Amino acid sequence: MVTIKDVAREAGVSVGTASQALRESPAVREATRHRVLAVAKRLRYQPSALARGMVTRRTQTVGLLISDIANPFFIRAVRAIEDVAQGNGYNVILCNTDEDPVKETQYLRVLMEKRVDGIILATTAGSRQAVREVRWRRIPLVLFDRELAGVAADIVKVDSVLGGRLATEHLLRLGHRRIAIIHGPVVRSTGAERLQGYLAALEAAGVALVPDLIREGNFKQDSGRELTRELLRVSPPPTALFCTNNLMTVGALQALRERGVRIPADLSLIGYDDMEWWTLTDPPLTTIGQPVYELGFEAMRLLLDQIGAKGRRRPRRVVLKPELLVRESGGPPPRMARPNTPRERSGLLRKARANACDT
Amino acid sequence: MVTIKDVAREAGVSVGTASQALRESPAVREATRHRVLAVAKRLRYQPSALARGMVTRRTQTVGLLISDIANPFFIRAVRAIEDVAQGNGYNVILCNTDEDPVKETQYLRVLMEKRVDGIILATTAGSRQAVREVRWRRIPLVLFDRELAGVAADIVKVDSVLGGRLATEHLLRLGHRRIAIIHGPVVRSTGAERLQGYLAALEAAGVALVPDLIREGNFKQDSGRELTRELLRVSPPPTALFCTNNLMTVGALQALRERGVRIPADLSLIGYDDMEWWTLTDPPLTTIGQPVYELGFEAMRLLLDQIGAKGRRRPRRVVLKPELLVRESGGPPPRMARPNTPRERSGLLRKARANACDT
DNA sequence: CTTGAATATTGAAACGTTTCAAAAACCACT
DNA sequence: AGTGGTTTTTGAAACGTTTCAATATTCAAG
Repeated sequence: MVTIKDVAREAGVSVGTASQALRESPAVREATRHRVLAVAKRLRYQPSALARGMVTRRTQTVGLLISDIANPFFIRAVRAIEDVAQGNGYNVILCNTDEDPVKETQYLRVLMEKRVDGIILATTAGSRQAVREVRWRRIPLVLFDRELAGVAADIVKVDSVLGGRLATEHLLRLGHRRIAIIHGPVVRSTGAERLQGYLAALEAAGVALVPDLIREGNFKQDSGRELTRELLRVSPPPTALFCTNNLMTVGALQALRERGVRIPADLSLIGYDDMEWWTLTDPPLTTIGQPVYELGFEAMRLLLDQIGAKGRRRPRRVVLKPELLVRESGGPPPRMARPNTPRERSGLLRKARANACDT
Repeated sequence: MVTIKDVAREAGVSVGTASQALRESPAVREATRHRVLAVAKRLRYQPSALARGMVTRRTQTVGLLISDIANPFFIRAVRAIEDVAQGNGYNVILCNTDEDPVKETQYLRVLMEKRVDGIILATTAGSRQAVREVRWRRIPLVLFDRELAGVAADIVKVDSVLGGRLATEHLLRLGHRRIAIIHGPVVRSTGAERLQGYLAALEAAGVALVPDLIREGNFKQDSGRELTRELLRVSPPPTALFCTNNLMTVGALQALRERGVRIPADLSLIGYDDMEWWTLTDPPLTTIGQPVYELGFEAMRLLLDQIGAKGRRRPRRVVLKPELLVRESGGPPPRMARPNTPRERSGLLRKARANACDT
């Protein structure tokens, strides 16, 4: 392996000078610089980022932890993050945590050992200790998409309470009263917030809650399918279903199709996250769209900002707005739908509110 | 930043011993090891992977270059690669080349500087020089999905000639004779091979080629949409369309929908790459499925194998098989379709064969 | 020529590990 | 107490850069 020493020797200068010359420092004479560069090229010299990193304490590398890159929601964000990183001379180490706090913790440790310049984290909310450690070491950190109570750090997210409300209000406007929801884990801020939006909308409309129509999934496809099957067995069945993330929506769609439920004739469906191909489904799906690319974009900008900052700044929050994308999976409730019987409000609302950090 | 020196001092041992103790070497006494570990923990010591990398010449990091992570085809593979990497103690640096040879070349340089232990590359075929350099430095390399003529390296790919043939034969069996194809860039081995399969199938069936029905796209969505529009203007129009990757298929679907073309009544469509949600489109799409996860899995296995190998091995090839997934977007041609007029065979077949490396 | 300032180059420390030959400590036997 | 053999520990080199005070060189002006 040819090192800067070899280059220096061959060019007849000291190592210090060679280093300066290679990094275009103005302190070396034009002629010298040329000589060094020529030698470097001839020898196919390639600096070691490891050695450089030791001295400069910069690695030009950032870590990105998300639950699953195979989730279309994250992909666009990852793409944005990589774009911005690349544009600013950074590389991205990609880590799939699979919603597993243990994996998340391990990854965080490895990233710290690799001395990454910063970390973007879509936390599972189960690794608070490890995240605190990151903060303790003053490693730039941006929380992505999800809050982490008790950790003061920059965060970029979408207002999920609003998302939940938009979806629910849309269904209410269409005349639905028996609106089912498959929400995500309430320990995840996104899960809690969307549920909160749903509850708030119903409350505002004076529609009583039906605990049977409120189901907690895990943001994965299977749970969408399974819970939809369960919901179809409720009597009387819901006239509308609000599915709070993309994967669970796919699952729901599968279950509905398998039962021959017509959308929106028999049941109105509203999903979450916009995907290009949801205009191609049968029927095209009404959903809550999130500005995913911007989300990633902002996250990386914030991280770069932290990396460049002198001291400690006070944490910043970027909260983007979701929007309702009306297509064809929502319609008026079927005629035979009967108003539901009022019941005791469940403890869910309180629980959701407790977990959803204010936006 | 607390270093191993601090730990050693605090534990009352030499740096060498501390190092041994931390890495569980059997050469240190149990008692000593305990002491060191305790101190390390108390001091929140965290080894520097940079320093270690310098000495051991290993970084436990690999580079992954693909054209676009937002392409669902790559995602599953990325996921597989990350899974295997993670299971073996490696991290993955993700690089989007956007089918741009310049970006590809830059990324390769950076990865080499970062001293990654290996590289997985879905090449744009425009960076031969840079790839040669990787080989020259004896950096483990696995080509992914695409051949690179003139570079002897491990490769993992799918037999795309077969894929092209399967699709075309399926359409022929359904009775189609005017079969259009939107193929990818023939400089990309995948582009060339699928076209080659198409041509071979037609030839075997004795169906004359119609140059007007053969269009070269760029594997991106826009080109699928645009070229489909063009194809619909050909007179007489094709009765079937073979779209050779996922994104172009989405584009085609959009164009067909916008023109109100009924599938498969007016035109049969066959796509490439299987996506979960293609069972949910209207109609469910017949496609050529590729074993994407395995593809990524094998790529990483091969890379690990190279990393672990002593000397230079002779390059290995892993060629997986695609399969035809019959759903509902293919049917018999509409009655009014007229047999096409035989014409001179274009030079395309020759060109495709030249670029497609043997499988 | 000198001189003083400006410019260019050098040399060594520092970054934080691992590795390994050499030294030290320990142990069981005479 | 001495011996020889094990087991532990030490200390220093090596990994490949950057950085910066110190030194050397160049240059313009007197």
